[in-house]
Amino acid sequence: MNIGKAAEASGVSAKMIRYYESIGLIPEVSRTEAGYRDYSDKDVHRLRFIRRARDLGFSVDQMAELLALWQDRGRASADVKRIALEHVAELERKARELMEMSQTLAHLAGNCHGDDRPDCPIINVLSEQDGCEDGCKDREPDAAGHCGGKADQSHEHAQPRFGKTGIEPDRKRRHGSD
Amino acid sequence: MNIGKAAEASGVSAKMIRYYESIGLIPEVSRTEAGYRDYSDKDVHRLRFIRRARDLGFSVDQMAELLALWQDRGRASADVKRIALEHVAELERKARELMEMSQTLAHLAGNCHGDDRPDCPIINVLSEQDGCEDGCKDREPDAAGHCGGKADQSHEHAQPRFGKTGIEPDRKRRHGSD
DNA sequence: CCTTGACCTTCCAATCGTGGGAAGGTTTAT
DNA sequence: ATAAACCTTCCCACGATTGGAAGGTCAAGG
Repeated sequence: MNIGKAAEASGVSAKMIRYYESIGLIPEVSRTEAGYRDYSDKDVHRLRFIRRARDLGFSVDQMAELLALWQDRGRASADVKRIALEHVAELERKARELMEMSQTLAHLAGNCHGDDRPDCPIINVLSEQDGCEDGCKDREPDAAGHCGGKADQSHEHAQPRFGKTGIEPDRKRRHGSD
Repeated sequence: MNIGKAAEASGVSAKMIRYYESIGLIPEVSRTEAGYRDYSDKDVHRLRFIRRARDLGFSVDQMAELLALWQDRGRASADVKRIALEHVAELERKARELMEMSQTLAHLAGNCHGDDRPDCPIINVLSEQDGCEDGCKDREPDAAGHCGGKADQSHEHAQPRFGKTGIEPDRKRRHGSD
């Protein structure tokens, strides 16, 4: 089976199959005389495993762990469960972070008239001066913000931001054919 | 104020300030004779605006829109609200997606003994053959089952994965005196 | 004055997972 | 024979961010 068929059968694109091979997530498969990759049903099975893990949000590193555990028939289910639960915690953390952002923003939008008047609490909060409570001097680049529009937002300086395992608020995907 | 102070005062790293300038999100500031960037309070105010928007998960493109609206004192609050609500929807969609993954995985983990026995529903689900869930639970690739399944699944990319907000790239990339 | 260290500058690379595309070879069907 | 549809490798792009190298500048202390 060539890479195109394997991609179709597994749901992993040919591009990604080559990529997974290049980073060592999957072994190199045999080649035809012409150099075409040749996939067995077993290989496709592994690719489907990968696709399902990916659909559950596992990273490549985690998938490598899971694949190793999959092939180790004597491994303890506790090992798999540990990885899964760690991942669950991570997914929940990211989801919570997104929900917090969403709620903050929805709250602000809820207080915004949304008509043709310029006053807007969303912009107001974004343009608040840090020391706005005690002074509120020069505040806008041209003229816009009103320091009076304080919605409840306990904004601290901490910015855990999205690290390597972080949230990745967007994932790209130029809308091509989906 | 040099870039280090501006970074400290705004919460945006010097690296990112230069990056934002390079892509045209913020204008080029004046320079000292030695070529050092020199930031005014107004510039720092704009950077803080950017940091807050970023902390709310807005993309660079969205921040550009918000900045434009911020500086347009006559803009309708409806325009700001629209951007905010679109972003809220996007954040919620992503959060839901993560929660779904999390719940699926938590459910599987809940059914996993998590002891030293090898049987594990998490691995089982990942390695399931399409169309032979009932009884076909070979889990190691060595014993790749030929469940007779060429069951074509034209999902091709079942998971919408993370998508873009639909905001056009507009690519103003690198120093392009565009 | 000179040195030192902290700062600044630009440029280049890497991350992560994925897709796009070019240049060239192979297979298959007409 | 020829064209379409594959395959191969290699490079580039994305988003947002960080890291680092090579070199210039500034403020302090000796």
